[in-house]
Amino acid sequence: MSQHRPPGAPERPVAVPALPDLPEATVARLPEYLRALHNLAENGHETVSSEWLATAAGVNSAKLRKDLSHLGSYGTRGVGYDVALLIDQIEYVLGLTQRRTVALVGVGNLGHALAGYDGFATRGFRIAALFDSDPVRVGEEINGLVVRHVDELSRVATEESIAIGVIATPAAAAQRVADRLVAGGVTSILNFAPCVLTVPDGVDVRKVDLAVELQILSFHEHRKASLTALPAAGEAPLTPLPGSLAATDPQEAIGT
Amino acid sequence: MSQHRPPGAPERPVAVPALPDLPEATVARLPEYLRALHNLAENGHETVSSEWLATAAGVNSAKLRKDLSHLGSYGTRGVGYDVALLIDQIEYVLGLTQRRTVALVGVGNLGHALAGYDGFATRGFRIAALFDSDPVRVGEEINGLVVRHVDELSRVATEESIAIGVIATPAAAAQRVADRLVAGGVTSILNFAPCVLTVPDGVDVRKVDLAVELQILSFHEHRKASLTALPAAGEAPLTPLPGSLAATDPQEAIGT
DNA sequence: CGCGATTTGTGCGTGTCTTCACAAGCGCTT
DNA sequence: AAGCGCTTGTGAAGACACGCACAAATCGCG
Repeated sequence: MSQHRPPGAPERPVAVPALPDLPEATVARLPEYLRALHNLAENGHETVSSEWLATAAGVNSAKLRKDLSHLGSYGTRGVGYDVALLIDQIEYVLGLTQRRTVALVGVGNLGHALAGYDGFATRGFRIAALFDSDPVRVGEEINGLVVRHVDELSRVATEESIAIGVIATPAAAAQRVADRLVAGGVTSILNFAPCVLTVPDGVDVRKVDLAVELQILSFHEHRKASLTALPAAGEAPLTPLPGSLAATDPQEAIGT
Repeated sequence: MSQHRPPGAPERPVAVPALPDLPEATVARLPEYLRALHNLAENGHETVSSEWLATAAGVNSAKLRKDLSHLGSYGTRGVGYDVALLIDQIEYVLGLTQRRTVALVGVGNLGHALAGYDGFATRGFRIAALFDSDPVRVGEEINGLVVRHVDELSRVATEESIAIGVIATPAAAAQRVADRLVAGGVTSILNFAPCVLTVPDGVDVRKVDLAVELQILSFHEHRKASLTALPAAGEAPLTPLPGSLAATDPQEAIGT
């Protein structure tokens, strides 16, 4: 993990105390709070109560307060939180005060969509390079960026100080791509390929698998169906399901 | 199927036991085990030890055993797990024995990619209908499916017994789409729009926000940078940070 | 038939996350 | 200035998840 932060660009050298080590669960929620706060700011709100912000972010208000308390107290009792201040705080903690460059590898079906997804740019990330191994795709221009061959990956990643690599290749290619990203100094990887990546210590990998999400939902569908099929049998079923008419699930198949 | 296990009576070994309520964390890992198992099956393996399967899935072996024990014991001590049997078990528990139909709403940048993503079909999900509100997109054919207008959503969802709705619209439209899905009897929603959905009890929502993933990675980048920048801040930094290469060593740190 | 090698299943200690409940603090009003 | 209503911040308890370590079970072999 070679830290290739250019020494000439120090981050916010002042104000904020040393970066606290937040619970992982808190970190995962901060972006959600941030999004809700931006909505509030656009609507002209200057302060917000924990109750309000919590519902906007879809969480319990006590949890929200505890989360925010981890970054130092920036609320005013009896009033709430200053929206603008809180935005600054969260953006600082998340490291969004400096725009991070992203390299996207694999410009297939999904990669193409990611390259054109404007949600990245609007939230502080700049896709700086695209890569693919297919010679047909190399050279193609997407959103003003030319697709380069994956052989250049390590070199370009180093040159452009890529902070985050996004892998949108087939599973078979993902590990090789990850190795090249690491070799290029990248220490954060977002993996869309359905496989487990092996990386050195100090490199963070997050995995997003769309089919996995569907499978988790499928489990809950299955469970709900089996609950309605077996009414009370010693165990109290949860709620009587208010509007569960629908008749979506005729009978759950049992065989293979 | 409405049989409930009578106390004392032995379970039918062939018929599947009553659906256990698994810990949520376990459910989230089962798809990963399933993927690894399919890989093993393709390579001709008939049994697998917990150690092997655990590394293939990127988890601790004790955790894997405990997860599997929740679905009833299907391993043989001294030998391991029967790959085919375990696949059947997990697929049953996840409700994948019956193919679930998916409706995809929003055929923009991301939605287009999802419609063409073959990872869904290969893992038991069939996209049965596409919807959009843009009249220009309505009528377009993608992968053999014609995009319908979102006004038809509720009706079609009911008619086609849609099990899962996928929302890939802008945030502003997502809640309206969710309402229509619910009205059409859909009880599971996968939401790609960056907003919180409000749904009745009994409806499950999972959210995937690509920008959030990047922001979480950004936090860790920030933390890593501040650690190397401020070596002595009262806390001892983790490892002395070995050289950047050392490509393949499975001492991996699981990023989740 | 018994023994050793192997691997599962799980009890238990530990740590993390969540939630409740309430004291402390702030501003507004009188 | 004092009181009051409102909201934050947090201690404590409960719920959940994790991983170790070991007993129980199974197979293969002599």
